[in-house]
Amino acid sequence: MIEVKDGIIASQATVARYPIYLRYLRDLKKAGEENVSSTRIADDLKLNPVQVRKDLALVSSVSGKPKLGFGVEELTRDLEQFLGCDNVNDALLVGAGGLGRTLLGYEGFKNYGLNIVAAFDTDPTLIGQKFGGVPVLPLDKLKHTAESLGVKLGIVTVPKNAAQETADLLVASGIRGIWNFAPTHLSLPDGIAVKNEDLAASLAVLSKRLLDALKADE
Amino acid sequence: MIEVKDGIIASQATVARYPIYLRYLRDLKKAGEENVSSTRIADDLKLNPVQVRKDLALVSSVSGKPKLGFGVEELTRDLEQFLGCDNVNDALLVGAGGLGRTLLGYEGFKNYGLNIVAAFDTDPTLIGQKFGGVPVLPLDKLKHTAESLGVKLGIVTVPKNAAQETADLLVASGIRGIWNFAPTHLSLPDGIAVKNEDLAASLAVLSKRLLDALKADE
DNA sequence: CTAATATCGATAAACAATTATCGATTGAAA
DNA sequence: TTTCAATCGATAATTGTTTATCGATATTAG
Repeated sequence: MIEVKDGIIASQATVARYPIYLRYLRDLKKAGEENVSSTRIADDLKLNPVQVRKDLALVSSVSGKPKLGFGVEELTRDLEQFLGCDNVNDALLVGAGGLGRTLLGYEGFKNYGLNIVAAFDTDPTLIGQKFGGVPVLPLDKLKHTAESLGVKLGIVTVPKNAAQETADLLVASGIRGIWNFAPTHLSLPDGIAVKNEDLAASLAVLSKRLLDALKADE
Repeated sequence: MIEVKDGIIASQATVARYPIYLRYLRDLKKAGEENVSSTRIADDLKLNPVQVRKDLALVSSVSGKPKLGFGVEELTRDLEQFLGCDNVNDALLVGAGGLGRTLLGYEGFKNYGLNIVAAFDTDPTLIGQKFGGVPVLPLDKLKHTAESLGVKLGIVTVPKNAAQETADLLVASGIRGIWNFAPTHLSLPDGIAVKNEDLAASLAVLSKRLLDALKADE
């Protein structure tokens, strides 16, 4: 459970839906739509309309009108505010290998309030280079950088065997949230928020569902 | 809900935990451990021991022994079998940009039964090259390749605005499962399994949790 | 050999998430 | 103006997931 505001709490699954709503609403706005009903959102996003209304009611004061639906403009604004797209989150990235550089080059983060201020690596051939405008610094500068900038979020894109020590270093540098792309489980003290980006888990879910879908043919 | 075998079904969340167990057990085996208790697994992975036992009982016939726990070897074998690490899943990848190439170069997939047989792109400078041993072919070869090899799984790593048409092409080529890395929602017919790898959603969850953690300090 | 204890598996309870139902309200059409 | 249909918000029912409890069992220590 995650607190969203004023003691209101939402599940992790719910929170994960908000960026999806936001993306959808931004597209609608671009298409010139002014209103949208929960029914339509649910249809397009393959969700339940009641769930959509509940989700939206949690984070927005916008009240839908019968027969019309919700105002796209206001809803977008509330979602953006909730997701903190305005008050940007600074982050550090450790591991400027393939995946790290891909993330550094991903423009999309800006739309969701993430700002990677520096990357770190041990490879001397990478240090000094810039990717997506972000400089790669030597690993021993991490602690100082994190502390002086007050960065609280770290992204781990190092190989598996370096992941735990990287995480430890981040924690020792005052980082409180870790986005882990390394395929391993991190042991961390309480009070550190971790999100594992686990491709193996995703793949497992997909391939089991695929199996189901193929079975249904028979 | 996902059917796992013989009418036994498990939730998506449960299925997503299996690769985590597997990774953990493989590490244990490498460390020379022969037995492990549900209690210990739960401690290390921050789960509930009862949940661990339930999860394992669903996919494994291995029976744990009081005071000793489960045999690491047998449990690993059962998990591998369940996850289909032996009967490999062939896949096609569309979009050999930064993220696509990162995935092509990711060795880890082999450990989880994924085998990317070909990549496709429209960029003539990429066509003919190989990344991670996988050749990049022109997009108009996709349908023929998919059909002749009988591939059922497609990975979408194209830019947002090309994602829907890519997905349509995949479906038209007989693909039944899509792993979508493009930051957009795909409209697809029933019977197609989709897994969205949504970085924005992950980020939202993490940054809300981070906020909670920071609030708890005050 | 016996007692103590860690662990198991099964069942039950608590908790959380999703979906269905219903009266009220609004805008559009007859 | 009156009726109709779409939609809302709230509440209730359902479903699913996680956690707690309990008797049984096997290993270890005395």
